[in-house]
Amino acid sequence: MDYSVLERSPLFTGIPAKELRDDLEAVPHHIQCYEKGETILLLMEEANRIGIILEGRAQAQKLFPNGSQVNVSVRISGDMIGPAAVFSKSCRYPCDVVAIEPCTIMMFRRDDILLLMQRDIRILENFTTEIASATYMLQQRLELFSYSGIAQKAAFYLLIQARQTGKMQVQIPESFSNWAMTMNVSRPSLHRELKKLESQKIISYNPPTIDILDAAALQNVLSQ
Amino acid sequence: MDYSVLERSPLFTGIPAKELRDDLEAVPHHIQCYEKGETILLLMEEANRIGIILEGRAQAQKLFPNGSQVNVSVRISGDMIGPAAVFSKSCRYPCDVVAIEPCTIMMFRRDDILLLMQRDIRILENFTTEIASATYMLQQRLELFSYSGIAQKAAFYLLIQARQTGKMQVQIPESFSNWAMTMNVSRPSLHRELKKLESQKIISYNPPTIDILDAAALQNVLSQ
DNA sequence: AAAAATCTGTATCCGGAGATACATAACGAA
DNA sequence: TTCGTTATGTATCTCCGGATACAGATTTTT
Repeated sequence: MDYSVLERSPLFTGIPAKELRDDLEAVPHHIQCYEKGETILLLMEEANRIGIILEGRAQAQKLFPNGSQVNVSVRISGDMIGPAAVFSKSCRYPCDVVAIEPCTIMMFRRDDILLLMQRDIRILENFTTEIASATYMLQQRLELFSYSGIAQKAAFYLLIQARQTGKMQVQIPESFSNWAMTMNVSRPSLHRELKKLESQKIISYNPPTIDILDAAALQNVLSQ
Repeated sequence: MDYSVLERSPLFTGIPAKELRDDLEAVPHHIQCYEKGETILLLMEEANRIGIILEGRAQAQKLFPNGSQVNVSVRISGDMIGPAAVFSKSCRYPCDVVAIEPCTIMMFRRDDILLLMQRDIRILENFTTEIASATYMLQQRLELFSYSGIAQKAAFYLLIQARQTGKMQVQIPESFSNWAMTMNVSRPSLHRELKKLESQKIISYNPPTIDILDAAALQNVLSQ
């Protein structure tokens, strides 16, 4: 069993491998594998499990009655899935979590996570920090969705990304279509607007990356 | 000092008044008053304070460079403001929190909240539950925003509200304009669509309440 | 009570974004 | 390689929703 992923995971960060091993031996859990495309957590299902991704990537997504789809966030190796739902009052998963690559997940039942948190206060702290950060991410998401124009949404996305990475070169996540889905806009429209921004020399679109040529101008786009 | 609000507040629920009194005497905090319209927490400010509303109501809101405004949520007496931001990695408030009525707020500094949580594990649990529920609310908000049509947004809002209260009669929050802002649509457009739904005998619009006449039909609106 | 400010109902106009369609390109599997 | 599938680039059309304007209505202020 490889503990390096766990040691670096948000939930167990700061916990020496030795102690971590003891914790995991004392607390029931099991490993589960999912193929690409398989649903790991199902919308509205009773939220009684928390997962930690050991391998692969998964995506939280919402499907709509009319067939469209919105991506909420991509979770990578080390990330937790479903932590907030389990402790929320509703106790239901608020969206599907689907494997976008073959995934290996370490699953804990709700009560066992509680056990884990009682054993080590640091795990509880990490857990709290993690949901708190998820809230922040969702707030940011809401802000993105609040912009009515596509150019504004793209600009906001790019500026956030650039700020977080410190680079003026932004990678398009996953695929272009996927990106459109995370911004809740149609793919052709997004493409049209990017080309428009490119023609204004504000960005340069070289899939799968985008270069911000004029950050100030991009910032200005937000106020239009 | 009236402890009844605190006893019923999400953070202190389940804690006997006597213990609560001890906790509060041991942990520094102060009371602060805000007039209607005053900003309690400022966007992007360093998140080092958590508030509990003792009296009045406040609103989390986002202002945009172009002048428009989106309301995130209304916090009432007993609610916490700013809990997630304080423990998120960014450590910044993700939006403004503004008093929509004269407010009395009990303020804790970040470190003092930690103290409080160390004194009583139940407070820590309550705190975690609270942020978890906030996450759920945000997810729901994101879902609302994801619907592209105004009729869909309204239908989603009404159905959620009806489900939560168990009544087919939904109160419009605050004011009509305010409602439009929480759904991120323009007021005239929202009005137009509500009238349309009324003409289809799906709802009945009697400000400041809306009656759902045909829940099944309203549900169907979502898939259009 | 008068005046000011705010909130509501409603019409008109216009731009922008979605839907659709299709050609090309990249990718995967047989 | 070749075929089938899936992603991308791009044009065209349509319509939904935002902006604006303004007249009542309601609330607040002085």
